[in-house]
Amino acid sequence: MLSKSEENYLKEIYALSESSKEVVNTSLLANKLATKSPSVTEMLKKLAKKNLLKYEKYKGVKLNTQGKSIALGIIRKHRLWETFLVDKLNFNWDEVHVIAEQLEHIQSDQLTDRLDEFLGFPTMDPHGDPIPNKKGQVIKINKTPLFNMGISEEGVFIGVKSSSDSFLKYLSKNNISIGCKIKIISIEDFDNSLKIEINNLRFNISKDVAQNLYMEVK
Amino acid sequence: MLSKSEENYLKEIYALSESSKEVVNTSLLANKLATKSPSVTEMLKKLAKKNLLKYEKYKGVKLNTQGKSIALGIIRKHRLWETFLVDKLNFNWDEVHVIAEQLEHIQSDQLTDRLDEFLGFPTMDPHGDPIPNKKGQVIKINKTPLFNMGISEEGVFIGVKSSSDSFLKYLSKNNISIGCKIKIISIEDFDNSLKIEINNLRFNISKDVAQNLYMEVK
DNA sequence: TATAAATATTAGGAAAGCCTAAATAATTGT
DNA sequence: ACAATTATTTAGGCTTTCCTAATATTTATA
Repeated sequence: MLSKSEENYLKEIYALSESSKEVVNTSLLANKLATKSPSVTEMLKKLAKKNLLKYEKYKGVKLNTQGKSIALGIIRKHRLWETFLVDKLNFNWDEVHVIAEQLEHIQSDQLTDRLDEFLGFPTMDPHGDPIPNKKGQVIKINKTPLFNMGISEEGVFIGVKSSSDSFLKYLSKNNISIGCKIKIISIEDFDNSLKIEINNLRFNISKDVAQNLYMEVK
Repeated sequence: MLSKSEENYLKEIYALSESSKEVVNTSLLANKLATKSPSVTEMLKKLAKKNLLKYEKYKGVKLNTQGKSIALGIIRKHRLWETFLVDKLNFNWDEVHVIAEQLEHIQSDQLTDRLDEFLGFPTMDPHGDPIPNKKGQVIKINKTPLFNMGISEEGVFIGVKSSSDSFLKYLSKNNISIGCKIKIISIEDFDNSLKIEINNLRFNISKDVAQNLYMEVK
């Protein structure tokens, strides 16, 4: 049985190796986990001894099969709980992350699986992130940042890249929610801001925002 | 913010002071918390310094208003989660305690209150124990152990004293569930075992069992 | 009531997870 | 290529929560 701290390390290593490079380095981890690098080094040694990852001094770290499977299990729980909070308890999608960070460490496979069933075996969480199934399999969706689409192209908003509080609040405020159709009207040369159309309503969003909206283009 | 360990101490002190005497002693606590007495002494000092209880060396411990309120909050969460697990996720009542011991430490008043609402503001958990409301108020039910009832008296089974795994399993096996009517037919002089009637079905239960069934007699 | 038994506390230490400061390795710029 | 910079690790300490062994207090008993 792993500690909460160990679980958080595995989860973060997994997330970083997915988003950036294969091999994760110490300082990035320290930064993400709001801790200092000596603590990271120490923990990496420990997790390596437990055979959950491959760690080479000064060379970074990479989860092995077992470590990855545990990380996926935690992510599965996190996203199922987020779904529960939004679907059943009527939380807003920008309120659930912090609570799910606690709930993801509850240890009971039976609970996880029954929650999954109770929610109707969802494949996406409220932020559009895929929920790994019981076997740790993740549905790979074909998503493009809105920013990569062309003028007059249209797509469906299916997920966010950043789940930061401020970004999610921004989206709520502007009525941009998962599932809505967005069309690019024009792109401003100067600052790369975009004019978009949602429900026949046109407005501008910054490049920053456009890079954090994942779209599905048919 | 209190640690999980601190919360467990408060919860256990509260439970013991309710069931047995006002003032709780060190070794009983150590026993219940599966720890050793020096650890208890140490923690009591700490909680006393935090002004959650009154502790006098060699004299035992007693929660003050604040400590009691925190304890009730944890019990509230525990029993709400148990209710959730049984009502919504279809767990059996003998499976939920261990999981609820984890869930009771999740820190989010908003979550607790929304869960409460989602469950329809229940007043009893699956074991017949009262669920404190948001203000920490507990409905006091008038319950008597079945063993204290007289011959040919009838009552409704409304809760258990012991929530031990083996006892709950025993009840399930014998179809004794919360809400069912039980009548005492006779009492055996020799071992104090009882012949009871449920749904026109008569069978024997031991004194031990009868002492752990809480009844409501009209 | 003096002493034995039971109970509680103190003393000192361990593991986990964090920290700062110092040392070492890797990378980068010229 | 090698000095300067940056990243990483080692060394040593701190806090929390637990432990065992030793000591002190209370309670029970002769």
